[in-house]
Amino acid sequence: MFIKENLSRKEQVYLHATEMFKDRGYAATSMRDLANSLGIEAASLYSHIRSKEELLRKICFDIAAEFIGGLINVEQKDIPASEKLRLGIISHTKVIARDLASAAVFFNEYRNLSPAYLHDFLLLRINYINRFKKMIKQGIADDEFAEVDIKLAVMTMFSSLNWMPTWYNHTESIDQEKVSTELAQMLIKGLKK
Amino acid sequence: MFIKENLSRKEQVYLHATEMFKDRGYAATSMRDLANSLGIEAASLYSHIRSKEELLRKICFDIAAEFIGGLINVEQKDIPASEKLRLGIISHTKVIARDLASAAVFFNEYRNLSPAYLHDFLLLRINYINRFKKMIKQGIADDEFAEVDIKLAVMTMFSSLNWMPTWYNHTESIDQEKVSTELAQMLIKGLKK
DNA sequence: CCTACCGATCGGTAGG
DNA sequence: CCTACCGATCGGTAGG
Repeated sequence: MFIKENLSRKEQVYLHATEMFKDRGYAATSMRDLANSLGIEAASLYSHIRSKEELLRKICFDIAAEFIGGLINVEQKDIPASEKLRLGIISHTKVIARDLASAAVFFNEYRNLSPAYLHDFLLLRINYINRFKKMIKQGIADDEFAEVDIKLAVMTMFSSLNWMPTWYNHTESIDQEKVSTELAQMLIKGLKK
Repeated sequence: MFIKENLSRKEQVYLHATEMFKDRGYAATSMRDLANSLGIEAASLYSHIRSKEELLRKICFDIAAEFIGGLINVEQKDIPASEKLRLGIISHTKVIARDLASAAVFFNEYRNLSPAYLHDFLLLRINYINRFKKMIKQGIADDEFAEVDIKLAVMTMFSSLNWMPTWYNHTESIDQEKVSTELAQMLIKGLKK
């Protein structure tokens, strides 16, 4: 990875750490690897951060906050359930597309958090999922959606969205706006009666 | 994990390794952890296996073979593209459901393979994906499916399927047959015109 | 399957 | 930001 000149050293550390955790996994990335990618010694990292886990923690909880923040905006609107779900999906994909590497770490590396933080993380996640479940339930109650299994539906939806960082590439043909809208459309069509 | 008495020691080693790689990740699972779960010393593992990576390799490539084998059966049938895709999805989910832990390792831990094996693995995977892409293309050409972006469609599909091991639980309410058919139905409905 | 190890590498600290 | 380390742990081997 190249080093961006306009970032503080601490920001550079986070940027490189996120990219490396995504590519190799948290456990398989050593602090020496990380230091090396920045052209410094491993010991020097500790004048910018407290520990390796601090890196993971910040990446995971910052993205969690973005997901929740985006959803709150959508929930307040007075619109049909299917439309709410569509906007919820778009909000979710936008958070992912804005920072693919952090999202990938969020989805795949959170289990490396120490028990106390892992606990908090899982609570945030279950809360977020439940709010999507609520939208789908509402859609079924209002006769907009077919009588699908709620858990299956919401998990299918999140699966489609959360695997995005592993295949979506900013430089490629499909642009982010199109991915968001097509994905939302395809998933909602799958739920409709 | 409990130890099943009717399995050979080698099979027990693989069973425990698969479960632990799934839960903690390959890099975060030490051979001492693995030995401990079997009630033996780490050094004793090496009378059953050659190396840690051999475990990962066998898990990943065995599942790859199952995926490909299942698809070949479907491809030979003379049926419409949408039906072929439906059976392809069902075959895929059945491989996953038959061994959730191995499938999870296949999807999330393959990147820990050493370069030479990683290369072969990625070739198998791209080949498999391309065969699904072909079915979707055929469906569009035959006017069965809407003019979706092929890459987006196939990635959405695999995402939905491949995240299954992380949320599907054999002991739970939804049975495997229902998951397979509902999932296939939802995804294909999302593609239709 | 065990004891007794091996060299390498890990995350991190002290002190400048 | 560096040099010089620390104790702990890693995957794995020798020899029984």
